[in-house]
Amino acid sequence: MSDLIKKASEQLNEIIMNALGCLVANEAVPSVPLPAFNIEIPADKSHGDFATNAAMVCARSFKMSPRKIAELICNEVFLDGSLFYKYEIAGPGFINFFLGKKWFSDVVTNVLDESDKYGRTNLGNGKSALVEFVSANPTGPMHIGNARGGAIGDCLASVLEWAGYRTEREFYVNDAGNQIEKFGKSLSLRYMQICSEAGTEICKSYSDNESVCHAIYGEDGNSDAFPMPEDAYRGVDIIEHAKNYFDIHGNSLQNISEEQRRKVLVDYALPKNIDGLERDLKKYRIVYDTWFRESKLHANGETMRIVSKLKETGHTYELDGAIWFKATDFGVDKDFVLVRANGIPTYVVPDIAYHYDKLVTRGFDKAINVLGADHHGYVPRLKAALTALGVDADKLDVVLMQMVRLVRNGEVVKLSKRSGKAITLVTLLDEIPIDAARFFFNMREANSQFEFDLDLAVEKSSQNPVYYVQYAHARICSMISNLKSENLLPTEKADLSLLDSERETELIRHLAALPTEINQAAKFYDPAKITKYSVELATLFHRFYDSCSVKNAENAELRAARYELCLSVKQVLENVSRILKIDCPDKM
RNA sequence: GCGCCUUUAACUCAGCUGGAUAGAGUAACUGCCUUCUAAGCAGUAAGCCAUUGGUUCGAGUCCAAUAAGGCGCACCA
Repeated sequence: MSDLIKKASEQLNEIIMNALGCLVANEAVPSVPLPAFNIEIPADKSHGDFATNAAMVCARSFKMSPRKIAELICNEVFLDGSLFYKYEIAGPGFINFFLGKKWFSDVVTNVLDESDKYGRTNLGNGKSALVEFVSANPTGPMHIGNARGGAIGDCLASVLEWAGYRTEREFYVNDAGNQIEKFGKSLSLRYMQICSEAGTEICKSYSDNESVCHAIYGEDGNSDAFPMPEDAYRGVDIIEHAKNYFDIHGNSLQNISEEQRRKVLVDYALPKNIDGLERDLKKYRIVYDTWFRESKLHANGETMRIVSKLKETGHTYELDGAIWFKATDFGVDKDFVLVRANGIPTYVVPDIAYHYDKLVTRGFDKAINVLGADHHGYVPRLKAALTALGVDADKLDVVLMQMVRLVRNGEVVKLSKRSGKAITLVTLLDEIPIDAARFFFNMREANSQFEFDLDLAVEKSSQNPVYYVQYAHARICSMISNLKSENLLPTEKADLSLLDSERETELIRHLAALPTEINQAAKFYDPAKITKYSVELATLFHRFYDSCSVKNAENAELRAARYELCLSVKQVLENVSRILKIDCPDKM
């Protein structure tokens, strides 16, 4: 749980505060409120390991030049016994500080001591966080957007775990409401088509079910022989369900009421779909703590209870027979309908009930939803309703994802939901390795449009960042086994202060940055920081590898030190891979 | 029409909430394997940070306006 960057930065802060305090006490500077200053890590290493702008921010209040103030501060800076060995005044008035050797050896020791826990922080302080992601409609297969949401949500949950939150993963199953009605309607239509004369003909002319289903599907799921209305699901999966039911039970549903037929078919197909979601996501290495069903909210009366509660708050009214929520009272641009004139609540009500359940009933400190950007307008509405219910809506955070564009052969792959020919999660994973999918979807910040290069993801070469990172790990493993077979494995604790070349120190600095990086990723809900970190770590390792031989080090002491450095890099690569849930192969 | 997001190298994107000479990866070009994995490394070239104003010691970063693109604005989910 130690973060040596934080430790150094805090120590430096204290040193500077003390120096400023002395200046004020000695009346070397005017006694005015001190402006806030920063301690930052310069991009350019020749500017030190840390730098402060203290002298510059004080320029105005002290009515002195930044460089003059910097000199005064430096007169009161004492580095004896600190982690730093040197400071200098540079540029417009920065004071740069350089870390001593001990800090660098401490980093390596620290990684090896904390091993598979290195990188964990207590930013979350044990607070509970519920990450809801994917929550795909159970009426059909998952699409490419769900694939992105899955990778981001799952890694975000890992990141939060590592940042000290008690984290749970949840899938919200929309197993009730309008889309289930639509599902039933579509199944029933397809079933009746299969039972029809034309359907029987098709069934006879093909031996396998797949061909039958595709024949009925036709070009766009709406052929002349088997038409489907605009408001029905046309996908092949619907036909498959109907056909499978037909194969088992024949045309027994043909002559019962439409309502009954729909119910039977939904009861048959829905559990299969939900199991399918679970199975496919598991293949994608996503395992949920909870599958929360919308139907539960209806069954226990929670949905209608929410309506009554909102009525009690006085923020509802009736218009044209419907019950409206006065969202405008909470700064939302438009009011919205809670209960339609036909008495059926709109989708928002169970959603409100669901989030009420998360934050109040189950009492999570944070609820985080990973949603497609097309839902952004809905977020303020949900928050408004929660606020009306007395819930602290700031506990709900939404990560919006922009759309994914698939690119193959340099061209955008057109996606059409309606035709049912969209690329599904399953077909994507058939095409590209799981590691690549998980890694690629986490390479970009959620809120940026994302181009997924299918050719690159299957590429087993240097161009593929996943392999680049994994290759670093494999190289270390191979190096270790080489040392072992040549009896060169160091037996004693190394003197890590020997690691002082630029290649070595830049690598160590990056090892030290993991806790900071995890905190940043958790704070901004941005797991892409972790993939970037891992690529950077691999880069620095490859550079080190190229110029600092372990086996052929100048002497045994240096070999031992480098060996330990490699072990720590290996450890960090493994920890990062665990967060991303990608493999760390020993050989490639 | 209103709201949200985006705009940085030829392409895909970073830029640590305002710091020093704006960075990676691809693609292009040049080098480096009798020595721990060349799935690697080093180097060259590539920029009006969309435009215009403002805020201050200092702006890719903050504010305003404009332009282009994406997405929302249902008694659909």
